[in-house]
Amino acid sequence: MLQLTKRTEYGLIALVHMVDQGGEYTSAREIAESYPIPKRLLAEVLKDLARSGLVNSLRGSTGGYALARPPEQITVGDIVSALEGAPTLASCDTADGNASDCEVEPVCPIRSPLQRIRKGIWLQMQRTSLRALVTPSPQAADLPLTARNGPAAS
Amino acid sequence: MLQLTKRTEYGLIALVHMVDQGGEYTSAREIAESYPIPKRLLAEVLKDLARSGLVNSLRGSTGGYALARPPEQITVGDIVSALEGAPTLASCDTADGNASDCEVEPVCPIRSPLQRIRKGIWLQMQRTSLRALVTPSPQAADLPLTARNGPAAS
DNA sequence: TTGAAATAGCACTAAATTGGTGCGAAATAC
DNA sequence: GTATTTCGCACCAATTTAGTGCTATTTCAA
Ligand code: SF4
Ligand code: SF4
Repeated sequence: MLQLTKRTEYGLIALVHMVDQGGEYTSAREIAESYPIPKRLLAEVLKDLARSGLVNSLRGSTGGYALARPPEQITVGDIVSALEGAPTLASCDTADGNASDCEVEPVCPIRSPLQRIRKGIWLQMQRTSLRALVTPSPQAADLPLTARNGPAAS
Repeated sequence: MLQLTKRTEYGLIALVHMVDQGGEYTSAREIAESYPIPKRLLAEVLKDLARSGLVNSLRGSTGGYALARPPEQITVGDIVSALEGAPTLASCDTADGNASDCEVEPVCPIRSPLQRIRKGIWLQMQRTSLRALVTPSPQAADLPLTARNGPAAS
């Protein structure tokens, strides 16, 4: 239904929280205590974020997680991509140019237009940085589509 | 996973097919025979489209469906909205300004930024007309964001 | 050295969503 | 009257998602 997963939301919240903590390593427990979200699930999400390289992790009693890059260099697209995969809109466009298994594909009249929409969504996620999430400057995210075409995948 | 449902895809395909048929009423069977998609499910989708007023329906042996409005006045947003609901991104923003049941909401740091992204997605769907789907003019869908702000809900 | 606290890994169950079908009724053209 | 069609609603199956269990490994600190 065109909605982010809870996992992704939890990840976004956690990362925003980390920005507030500066460069300090923050444990999963500490984050989970700040919001009414299941601690165990958040832990799983944080592991995914660590596996994808968005955050660094430290084990042991004083361990935790911290951003691997400054918040200006982490985009919503990065996070979504790490936790639930980049938006596809249709199961045929794999965002990395792979084969699909859709039977309709050979005669599908909506494939290419859908891809254009997907690209727009992706662009929008890529131009919204984690910094923009924590300090919501209204004009920052309303730049024209042509500006700031970053290293957008695909 | 941020993907349209099959229902929506089938609906889009059906509507594009109808555009090709001009103003003629086209039966569910006829459409289903043009693409390898389950006839029965397509019929269900067409019913939904009729219920939502996007297409007119005619019963009886020569019946079928036809667009209720010219393809320029039907947007992808309309279709998505009719078949799976408007994009929400998060379960809290209901696109019609209603209450949510998310426990995190009172302390959620990502709500407002997510809404901005959702609005952008919605806008993009609203400015892509059914006409643009059937005749993919590359520049047609890349109009500046400010243009063609239709009767966009929310 | 011992133990508490933390991440890592992976499997697993339960809920929700989606894909797809069954079946009978009502309309319409021939 | 019969064939063809939409209509309405319920239903099951597959997939995806939410959330949990459990154990191992690392690290700090007493
Ligand atoms: S080929 Fe067409 S029907 Fe198949 S997944 Fe892509 S858009 Fe959807
Ligand atoms: S309030 Fe925050 S956590 Fe809850 S649904 Fe909205 S965005 Fe997600």
